[in-house]
Amino acid sequence: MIIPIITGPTSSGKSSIAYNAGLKTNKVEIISADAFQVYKGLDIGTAKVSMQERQQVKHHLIDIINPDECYSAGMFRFQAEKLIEDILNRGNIPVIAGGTGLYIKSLTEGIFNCPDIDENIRKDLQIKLEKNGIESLYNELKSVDAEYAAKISSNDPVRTVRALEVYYGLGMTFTQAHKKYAVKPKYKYSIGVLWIERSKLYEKINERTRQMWEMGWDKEVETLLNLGYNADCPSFRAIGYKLIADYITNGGRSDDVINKIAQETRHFAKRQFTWFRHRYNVIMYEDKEKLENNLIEIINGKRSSL
RNA sequence: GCCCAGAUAGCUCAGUCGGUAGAGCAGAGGACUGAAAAUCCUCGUGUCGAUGGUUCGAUUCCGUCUCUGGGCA
Repeated sequence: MIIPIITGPTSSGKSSIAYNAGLKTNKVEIISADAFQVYKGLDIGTAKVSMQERQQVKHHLIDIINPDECYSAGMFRFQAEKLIEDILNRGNIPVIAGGTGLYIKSLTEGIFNCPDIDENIRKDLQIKLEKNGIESLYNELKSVDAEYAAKISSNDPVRTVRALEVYYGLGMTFTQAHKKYAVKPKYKYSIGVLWIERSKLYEKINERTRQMWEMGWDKEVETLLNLGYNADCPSFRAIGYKLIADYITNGGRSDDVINKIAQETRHFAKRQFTWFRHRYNVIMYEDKEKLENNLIEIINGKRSSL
C-alpha cells in the first residue's frame, strides 16, 4: 500500500482535500503533518480543522501537547509511523496532510534515529551562545565537525547548537551520528503538492489573515497568556503569536499587526515553494479537484499513486 | 495670487562640499537530518520632476516651469 501525502503552501486549501476524501470514502484517518497544530489552544492561528470536522473524519496529531512543551521532527516520525501501522491494522487508510516539509521528509526520506539527549546540554550551549556569540560557537563546531560546519552558515545559531548538542550528547560528530543512526523509510509514499500561482496565494493569505483576526485571534492569545504561557514557549514560534502577545501587552494598531502577520505568512509560503519545488519525487497539482479525485481513487484501491 | 518645503529604485527616504547614487521595506532566488510557521545565505541602473544657464563636467549650484504638501491672503 502506498500512503498518500497531501501537502502544499499555507492557505492553499490542502486540508480540505484530505477531509473531503475522508468524508466521501468513510475509511480514512488523517495524520496531520503540521508543527503547530500539535499544540492545544492554538486554534485560529494554526487554521485547525473544526471539532465537528474532526468528529466526522478522524484526525491524528492535533492537540496532543501543551503550548510550553517541545515537539520535533523525530517525535513526529515515530508517532506517525506508529499511527500508520495502527490505522492499517484497523483496515482504514492513512492520509498524511500538512505543510511542514521537514516532517514529511522525516517519513519519506527518513531522519536519523537520534537517541535522547540530555536537554541541559542544549541549555548550556544556549547560554554559551548568548555569552560568547555565534562566531565562537561556530568555531567550536568547526573544530569538532568541519564537514558539517562547512555545510551550514557561520551565522546559523539553530544548526550550530543542534550539531554541538549531538556531539556532546552522543560523543560523536553530527556527521557520524547521521551515518550510525540512519534509518530507511518504513512505508512507501506518494506526495501530491497543491500548487497555486504565487500572486493568488498571496491574496488568499492577506484575506485569510484578516479573517483569522476577525475570528478573535487576539482573544485566543490573551487566553494563552492568562494561562501563564508566554512568548518564550515553543508554540509561540508559530507566526502571529509573538506579534499578538506584544500587541496585547504593549498596545499598537491592529492593522499594523495584521499586515505584519500577513507579511510573515507570505515569506513563509515563499520558503515552502522553495522546499517543495526542489523535491523531485512530488507531483504538483494546480487543479484541486483533480488532486482530490486522485486521492479518492487511491483510497478505493483504483490507483497506485498520485 | 504670495511665501515656505518637497519632487531620487514598486513604497518611505538618505546622499552626492559639482565627477551619473544607496539604505530600510516590498519583491525575487536559494539552503535546510530531531527548534522547521524555526533558522540561515544571495540579489538594488534608477530619464536623481521638466527645461534653460554657469561649468571640462550638473541629479547636486542658479533661473524658469509643472506637480504635491503646508502657511498667508
